Amino acid sequence: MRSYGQYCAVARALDVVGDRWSLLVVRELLMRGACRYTDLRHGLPGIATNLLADRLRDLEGGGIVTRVDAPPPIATTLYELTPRGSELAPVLDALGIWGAELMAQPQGTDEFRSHWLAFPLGRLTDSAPDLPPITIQVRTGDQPMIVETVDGRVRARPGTVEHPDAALAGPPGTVVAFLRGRLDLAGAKRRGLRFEGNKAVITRLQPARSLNR
Amino acid sequence: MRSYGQYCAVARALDVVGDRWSLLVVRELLMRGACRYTDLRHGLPGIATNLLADRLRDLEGGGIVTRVDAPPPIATTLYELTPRGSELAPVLDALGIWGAELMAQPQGTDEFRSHWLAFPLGRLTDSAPDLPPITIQVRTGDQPMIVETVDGRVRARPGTVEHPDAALAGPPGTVVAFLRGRLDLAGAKRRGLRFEGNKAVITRLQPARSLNR
DNA sequence: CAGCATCCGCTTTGATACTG
DNA sequence: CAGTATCAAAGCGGATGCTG
Repeated sequence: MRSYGQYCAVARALDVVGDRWSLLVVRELLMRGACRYTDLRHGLPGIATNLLADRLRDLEGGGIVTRVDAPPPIATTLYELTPRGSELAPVLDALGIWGAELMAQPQGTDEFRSHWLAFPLGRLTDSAPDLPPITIQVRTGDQPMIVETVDGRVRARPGTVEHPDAALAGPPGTVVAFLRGRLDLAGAKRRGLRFEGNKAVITRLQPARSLNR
Repeated sequence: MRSYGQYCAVARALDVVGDRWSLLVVRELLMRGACRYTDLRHGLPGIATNLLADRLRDLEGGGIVTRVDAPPPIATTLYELTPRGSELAPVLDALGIWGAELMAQPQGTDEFRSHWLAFPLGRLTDSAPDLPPITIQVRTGDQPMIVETVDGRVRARPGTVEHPDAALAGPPGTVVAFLRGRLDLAGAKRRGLRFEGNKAVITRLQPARSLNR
């Protein structure tokens, strides 16, 4: 990216990560950890392959990403955030919180990937952390996800589980709105939610306090 | 900006403010409040005038900026953030904190505007808020600034004051590093700082705790 | 002068095809 | 799988011109 040429912290930050797609590459690596090139392409629907290669080079040059040659059985290069790259998490968080308002507009033709759930759901907390942890099976998007509470926090990770406390499926917007408490069960079902299991565990999930300023 | 077409809060946010210059326009309006077109141009050195007009249209369409027809004596249109636009402050904060690391590299040919001081200095707090407030006259960049403590917080605003507790001048990087406690007086003087007044008041300025995550 | 709009050369992006 | 190559279209930067 062409530098803004301004002696200002915001402008200098954007000199490094202000290019189109750059912050979304960081999003992928933050949410999924080390990724192969193909994984990144899959998590960034719409990106041209040459642009992904360009951005990875740029981000590597900017000290955000490192290339790791993974030994067998992976036997390919992995891309991973550097510590400096991981420090972008608050930027992505702030953008995600601001952009959450825009998720009310329906999905339309937008692409969706299940692992993107980690962002909105990671803002939730378990209001009863002393009770046994919750495990919820969520099926929306390209792969099944497990949403679970750990030490009062909520995590989402790919996978399936034998006997979840609840199992959800349906359109991503409905699933997220329901888990975040923005839709009650009846309203969510009207918007396509399929629900099985213990309704009470959902109410344990509560939005985290907002970022300070 | 062309939409990323992803049902993800970060991508949707970037659909609105991810264009080149967009977040810097927001920076200007956040730091200076309502601005005339010409003020924005001055605060955004390097922007092409048609691009500024474009961005203002885009941001208006995105609900970030409003156009206000100010009555005489101003008698021109002012641009101002909407409440929704002001909610971008945490995003700019996070970017500014991340980008602060990049300010160690010297200014070089980068442009500088005095009002950009509000960002790095706004992260400082007054460690002795019960003592009388501090007033510091700072001369660096295009206009004199007053740095003062109000209720334990530090503010920077344009202006001059009769009898400040201290008066500083020199290159912007040196002034900021000194005020943030990253350079001591001797080191700062070696890097071009000119200082008059009470050295003790500077030590009352302390970095705020970082954003939570 | 403030507030744009137009034009033009250049760079970046996006889509597709191709290669080790 | 992990990219590179190619090319048309869009976006950007700079200069300049127009209007109240």
